[in-house]
Amino acid sequence: MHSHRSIGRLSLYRRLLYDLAENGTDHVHSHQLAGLAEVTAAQVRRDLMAVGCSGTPRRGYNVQDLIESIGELLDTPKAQAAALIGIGNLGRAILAYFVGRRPKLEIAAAFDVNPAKINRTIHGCRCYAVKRLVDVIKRRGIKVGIVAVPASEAQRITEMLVRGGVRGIVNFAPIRLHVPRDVFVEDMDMTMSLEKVAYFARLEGRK
Amino acid sequence: MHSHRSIGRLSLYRRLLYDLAENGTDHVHSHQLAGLAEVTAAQVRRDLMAVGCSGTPRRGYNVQDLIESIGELLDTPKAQAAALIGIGNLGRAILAYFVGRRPKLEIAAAFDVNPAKINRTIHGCRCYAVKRLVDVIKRRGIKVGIVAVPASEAQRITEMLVRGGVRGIVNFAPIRLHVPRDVFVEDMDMTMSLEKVAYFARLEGRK
DNA sequence: GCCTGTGAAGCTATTCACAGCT
DNA sequence: AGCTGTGAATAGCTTCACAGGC
Repeated sequence: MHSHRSIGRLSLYRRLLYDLAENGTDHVHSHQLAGLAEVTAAQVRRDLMAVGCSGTPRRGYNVQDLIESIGELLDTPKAQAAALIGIGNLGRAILAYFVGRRPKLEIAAAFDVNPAKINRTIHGCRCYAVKRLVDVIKRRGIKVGIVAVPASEAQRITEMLVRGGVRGIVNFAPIRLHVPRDVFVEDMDMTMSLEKVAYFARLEGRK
Repeated sequence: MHSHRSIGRLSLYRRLLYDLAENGTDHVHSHQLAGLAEVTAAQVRRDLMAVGCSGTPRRGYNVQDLIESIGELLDTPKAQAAALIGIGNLGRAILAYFVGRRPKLEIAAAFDVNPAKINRTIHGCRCYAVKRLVDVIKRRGIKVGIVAVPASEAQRITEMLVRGGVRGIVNFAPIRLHVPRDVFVEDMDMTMSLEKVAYFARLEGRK
């Protein structure tokens, strides 16, 4: 029903809608949202159709209604917890980034092998030893993992996450993780992105 | 000719091939590379066809030849320089991540508004004040920018990058940048990824 | 026999274009 | 008059399937 891509865009629309709501906007047209999101108006309308939220011709879509409808789709009824593995430079950046950002989705536990980081609290997040990973996420029912460890460790950590019952992973390691087919992986591969951008940056004046 | 997606995969294949070469592997079959990259063998063959590198039935592809052919496509003859804007948690993580990683593609200059960070050298990278951004990237001919500033600053920084002649941007800010059509933007939107993973993580046992 | 290279088929995602509403 | 909702058309990407080579 909801495609990979459209879910991503809905997440984006919601953030744009929060901004609009803050500025006191109460209605928005598909072409306005499209402009903000850098997609076409038809795309916006199709995506919004999928959340079962309809606008009125002339006035457009009600901002609050949209936020609520998208929330019903993207959010769980009660808050969802994620585990972060790897509290290096990148891990700390991710923690700082998400702390208090989404009420329905928070990083509830962090893991590292470095004893100096264990049993501390960073950005309000409790840190554990990696060897307790499987136990802790099982006990706390954590279903989402964020892998921010070096490439050499990433597959081993992934297997621990899967053993602990995780069903979705955001992967920052520059390799492809091997997981059972029912575990969803989203890669955030900086190396790939930078090389891709470098490639397209030198293909002059097209498109 | 070369699609957005296939360029990304070629970057991945190359890294996998480096690993294979290090382990002394000299030939590889499409299905082996496919297994490592988590794609189909047909996909690998099609991508490799695009770089004009052919394998031999029975023995597969020569690892060194492939690395070289992919390099000819992805790399510029002389090294390409990138500018990083924002030396916070995330910026430092990105610097640490790329330092000395790719010989043909390096972060050559970093920018921040915080005076404490200016005129220092972090991970071998010179730091400048943001107000010098346009000048410095123009003078040094930098064509790739990495945006790692807060969302509220990202569009302003982007406009400076474009004014400075940048043609490709990796964007870590959780908004969509507005750029002229001939500037390529790759979004690394952590919020989107995490929400997407959280969504698919709770759709049990499918696919 | 097993692998590559590739035309053709199949799928998925996006855009077009217009009927219907206000 | 201008916007939404949506069937139909298009474009883009992936897989199938098999001919050709070793």
